Amino acid sequence: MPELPEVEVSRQGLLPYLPGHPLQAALFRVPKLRQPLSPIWAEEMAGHTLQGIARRGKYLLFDFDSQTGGGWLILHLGMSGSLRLVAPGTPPGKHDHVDLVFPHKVLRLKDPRRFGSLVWVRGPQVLDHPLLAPLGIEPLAGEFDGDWLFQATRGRQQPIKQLLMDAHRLVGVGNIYAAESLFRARISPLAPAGRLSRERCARLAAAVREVLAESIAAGGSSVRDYVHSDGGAGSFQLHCAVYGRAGEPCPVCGKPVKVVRQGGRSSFYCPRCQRP
DNA sequence: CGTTACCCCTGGAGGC
DNA sequence: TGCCTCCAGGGGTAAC
Repeated sequence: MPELPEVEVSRQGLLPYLPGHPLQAALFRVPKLRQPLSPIWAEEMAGHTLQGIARRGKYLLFDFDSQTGGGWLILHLGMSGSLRLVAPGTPPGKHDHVDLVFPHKVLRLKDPRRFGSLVWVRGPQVLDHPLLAPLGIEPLAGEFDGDWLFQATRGRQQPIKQLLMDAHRLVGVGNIYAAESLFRARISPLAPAGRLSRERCARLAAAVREVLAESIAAGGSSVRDYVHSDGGAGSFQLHCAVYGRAGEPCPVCGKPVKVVRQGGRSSFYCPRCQRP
């Protein structure tokens, strides 16, 4: 479910409710997600006040008094994770694996596939954690533009879609938004990255930023519903032009959308509009 | 160093 | 109705 827009919308949805409140308890109902969930973490976290929620790529970073003796809770939603705010005492449903209990609200993590990550890091530093340190640049920050993309692709024969999705270069662009960005930029996902012109790199970088920003904006308008309702990410998702639409007509030219496998993932594109 | 294969899991869709 | 296969928005690690 979650790509960068969903993670950012979740963050924005939590901000009005959680920072400033003390954590009463952390409940782990499964022994592990991607990593083991240590009961010691729950002990160390309890009693600390949430000072803020940051985001790095698709990771949410919960600041529990990190500068004054506490630490950071790193959360990644994986493929199927979602967050909800529920009233204290609400019984957990299936796959509700983690609760962060505040006095007025419970932040509940549901993750059927358990591909999510939850890690507690003591102390003030978090960005140097092994999960975060190797991450590439943020697509919505100033550093990411056509010039950056042009430089990053020089000498690379890797297909552009796979480079876009490489979190060690650029964070936050997953399978859906890679497909939609490439469609908007009229570039084939199969195009060798190093052969893209400066102009096409500029077009693609702009498309990535537009697609992500539009999706966040669309979600932002229904943020309250998102974290308070059934938590179904995707309800606010960008309307897809090509993703998941194999065989359907391209919205621009009408030619059927094609699907190919790249790096084990499905790539959807219009063979007429999107050129190598 | 670059690229691929596999793995972690559950659930939904579709074929038979 | 059941059983089977395939697929799914991610990413870390090992192997070539």
